[in-house]
Amino acid sequence: MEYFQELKSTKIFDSASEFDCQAMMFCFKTRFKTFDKNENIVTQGNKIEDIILILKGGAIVENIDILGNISIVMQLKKGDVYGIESAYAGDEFYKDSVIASEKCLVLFMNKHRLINPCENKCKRHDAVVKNLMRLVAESNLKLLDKLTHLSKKSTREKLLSYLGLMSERAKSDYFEIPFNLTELANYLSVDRSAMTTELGKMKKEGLIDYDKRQFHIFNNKIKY
Amino acid sequence: MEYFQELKSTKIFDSASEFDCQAMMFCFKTRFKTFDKNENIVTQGNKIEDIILILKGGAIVENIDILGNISIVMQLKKGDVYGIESAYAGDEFYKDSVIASEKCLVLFMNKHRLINPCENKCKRHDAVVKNLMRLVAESNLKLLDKLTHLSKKSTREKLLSYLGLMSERAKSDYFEIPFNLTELANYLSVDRSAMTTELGKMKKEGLIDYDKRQFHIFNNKIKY
DNA sequence: TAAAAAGTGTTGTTTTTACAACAAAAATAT
DNA sequence: ATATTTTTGTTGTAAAAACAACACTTTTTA
Repeated sequence: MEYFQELKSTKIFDSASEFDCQAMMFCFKTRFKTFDKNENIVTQGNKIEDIILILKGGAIVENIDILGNISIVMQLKKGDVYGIESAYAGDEFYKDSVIASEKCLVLFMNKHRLINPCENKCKRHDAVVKNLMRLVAESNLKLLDKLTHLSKKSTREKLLSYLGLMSERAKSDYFEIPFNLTELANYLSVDRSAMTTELGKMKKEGLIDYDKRQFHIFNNKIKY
Repeated sequence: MEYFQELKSTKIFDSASEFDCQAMMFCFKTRFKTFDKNENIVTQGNKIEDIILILKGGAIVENIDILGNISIVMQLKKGDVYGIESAYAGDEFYKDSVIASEKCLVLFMNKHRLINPCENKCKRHDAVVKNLMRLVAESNLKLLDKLTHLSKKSTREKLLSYLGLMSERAKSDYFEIPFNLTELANYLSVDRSAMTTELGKMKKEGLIDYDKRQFHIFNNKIKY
């Protein structure tokens, strides 16, 4: 079966057998399609027919609001799914456009077949739904974390909220962050240079120490 | 059956029959419990055994970070569920505490029974899972909206992002928001008085008009 | 209906941030 | 190894926000 290797290594098909994958491909009325860089995979405002799964390459999710402002909602990479929340929430139209940021291979799965109970009794359908649920649940938790940081008013508070969480996750005062500083500023929605300045101050005040992505937070020095 | 009226009016049990509810109560190993104001329903750091559903009253979800800062993550009201994302994401411990903000009635449902396929073949188990998925999906979309607003840097941009979306939803330049101004400032994480000032400026500049919760946005006047 | 509470609008001051422009260091590509 | 690009650090200035304090209005409660 074509693309079986790509399929089984995704979180949602999660090591399913080739036979089971084949059955699901039929059940979900899937089709594979490749896109070149900058091609639209999904177009904002179009009717939601499919949930998409990125099998190779990457894409960005872009939204245009009523005022015409374009914003990047998120990035999709291998294994990521788009459209599942809207599908379950009962939305009729795609909220965003998905645009290939490089050459990529995409699996389209029929929305109705996916979210409704399987009539074909295809063995792993339930497992896929559970995997999807986990994906959405994880996404939810990530968004909540980000919201916690962004709802702080000052850059310093945002940084401490983020670094504190990272430290907590690492169960250590020493930890590495998954961003470079430019990306971190972007993630926290603050000006990069202002953030660097603030990090510098915090270092000088002895609250934190850092080098590149390596951080050391002096939790004891941070007043409650 | 006790509390059947409360159960069937929730989104997750969604008009299930009394018989089906009864079966699910057994299947999910549920128990009902009432709490007085300020009592802990769930305690941060404790092992996740149950998913909770608020049947009467309301509660707040509160988080204490590693630095000791307490923040209100969200509010729960009748019909709301807590713990489902963490359960599906495989977390072991509750991320937050849930505290009754008034006298309330809570349903505890066993996490494992709920998220794993039903062995009792109880008729509506799948439907409940689908309803849960819709809940989580909707929550996801709400969080994404809020993030869109919060990631704008200025108060004006935050307001326009929010009001623009509300207008889009209402399919009209005239719409009513579900917050009073104090709540809106809180939602957008900006200072209330600064927000009022900004709203005043925008009104003076002819971008918007408003009275209490009634807004009129002049989309044509907003430059792209 | 009176009193209390909640919500809204305004102002001035202080603090913080965004922004722009640039320099230097580090990483990557050729 | 050298050139190019990316990342990081610094500064000054202008703009914006937070904060605090208060007056006024509306809504809720007793």
